[in-house]
Amino acid sequence: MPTNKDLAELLFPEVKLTIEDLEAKYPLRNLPEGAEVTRFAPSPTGFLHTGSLFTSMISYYVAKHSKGVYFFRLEDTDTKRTIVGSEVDLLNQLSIFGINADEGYSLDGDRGIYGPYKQSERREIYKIVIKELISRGRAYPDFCTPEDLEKIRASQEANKVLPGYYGIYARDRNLSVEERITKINAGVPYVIRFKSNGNHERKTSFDDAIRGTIELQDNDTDVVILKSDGLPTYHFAHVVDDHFMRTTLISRGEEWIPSTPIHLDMYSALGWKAPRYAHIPSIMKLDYGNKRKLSKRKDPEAAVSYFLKEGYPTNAIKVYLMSIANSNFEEWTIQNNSYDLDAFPFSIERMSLDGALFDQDKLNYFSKEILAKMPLEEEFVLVKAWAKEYNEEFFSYIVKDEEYFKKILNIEKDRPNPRKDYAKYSDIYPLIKYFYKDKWDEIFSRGLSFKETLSREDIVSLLKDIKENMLFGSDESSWWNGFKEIAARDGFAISNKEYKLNPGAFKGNISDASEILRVVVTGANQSPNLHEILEILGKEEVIRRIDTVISC
RNA sequence: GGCCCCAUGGUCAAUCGGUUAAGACGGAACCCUCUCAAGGUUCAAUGACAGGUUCGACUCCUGUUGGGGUCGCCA
Repeated sequence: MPTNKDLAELLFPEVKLTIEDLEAKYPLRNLPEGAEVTRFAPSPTGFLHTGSLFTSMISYYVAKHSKGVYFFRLEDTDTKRTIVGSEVDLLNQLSIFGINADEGYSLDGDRGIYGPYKQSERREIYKIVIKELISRGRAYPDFCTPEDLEKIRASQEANKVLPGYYGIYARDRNLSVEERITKINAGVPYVIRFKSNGNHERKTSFDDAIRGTIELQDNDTDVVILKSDGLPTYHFAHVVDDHFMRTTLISRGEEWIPSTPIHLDMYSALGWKAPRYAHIPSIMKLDYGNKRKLSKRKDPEAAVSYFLKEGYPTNAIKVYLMSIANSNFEEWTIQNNSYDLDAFPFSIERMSLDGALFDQDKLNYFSKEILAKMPLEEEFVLVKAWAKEYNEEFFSYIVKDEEYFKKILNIEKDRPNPRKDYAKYSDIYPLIKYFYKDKWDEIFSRGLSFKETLSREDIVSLLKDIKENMLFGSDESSWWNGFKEIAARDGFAISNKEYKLNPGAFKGNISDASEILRVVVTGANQSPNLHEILEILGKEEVIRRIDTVISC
């Protein structure tokens, strides 16, 4: 009578090692008390998702603050969905955000002794565990075709019972070893399923690091652990990898809560201690009045690349995400006058339990704060790098005269309450184009629009006076006083009070006079501090612009 | 549909049985002001519902409702 051991040997004759060997190969980590081993384990199926960045940040900071280890594992077991090369984008984007792993899969190969860190290279390990599971009767080959499974499902639906491969519906779970061997020798295709001893009527519970005790129905499904392509499923790979990589805390999306009993079932079948789980709430979005998970397909902001392209400082994005993760973070930033995430005592217990709606306004707010307070040189480097990648024209103007661009960037920056015009790098260029001669010419050729109450003659005569008499190279208050004199001479009221008292006596208010200059110089009726703009442009260019307007 | 998770202003939320129910974003108003961006001051806006437990409930329990998730040889 052949035994399960014979079956295992038939299936995996090449496998000689045992689980014990693996235990020895991957020793327990020698870490201080309380240190957490966490990981980020994405599939190479596209660019980094905003929710993934969120989860990876949490894992990263938990490990960092507990003096533990944060590692990166590539879960490339779904060959159909894999996008070749996307792990490069994933890793690059993570590194742009400074979420660098202590060990794991990287572009320069594996770092660390718990590898390989790429699941497709861990086939041997999975086989060792599966072979042992089969000899112990806790896993078995299942010969159902997709059509067979469909039939089972259809009958379950017809009978209104729970769909799935369990109990009496697990067609092949009670096949005799002989029958299995016969089929295998006949070349019938198969998958390997885990044989669950669970009882659906009973409950299992576990202690979630964020949510506390969660009670679920016990798993009784014989899940597939090895697919017909020889690669493991997530359920199995997770259990094996996180056991042998000695992970202590699994942080993953809350969509995994319902399948946790499967994982617990396997841990217990293998006699392993399960790690703790932290199920992270999803980031949501409001869609026609309904909350739903950010979707990569529908929402541009679901991909981290969107924010990079828009030119948000990476720190702003992290700060926003941290404000969702720990709501006391915002108060902390105010109290400490700092956006230094490394210094913030992040706590996983403090995480809120429901999914936050993605709030672009709040992101913009943080981003403006961060950009406004960023030192000029630092901002310059970042803007330049962004422009190089995403806005060629902008970049060409920056490099033409870097010092000139720095002056523009520095407008009203070096003061206690700096300007907050820009939430992202892409906001900059449209607002500063007029500083460049040929761009101003373009603006001018499209026509300037002055206030309707002012006549062409009034405008021209004021401009002529400005051209002749306005101060350059002086401090702001002297310039302003001089400007007021000019305006007064040309029939403008130099104070609001004066104007309101007798509007008929004036061509306009001082604000109208300065608006004329502003429109001429910038092409717009709104701009930052005029004095700074005039000084940056220089006398020659300002007069050129005035002349162009006068003579048109 | 079964099972699970969640529930304080428009958004993010504090409170861990006793508060006039914080704070931030966003909104509104006013002040400042050569426009704008800021800044300052002020305002509006929250415990889903119904039962319990308790001297006392936003807080604990039960149910309802609502929202989300999950039920694959995808992760």
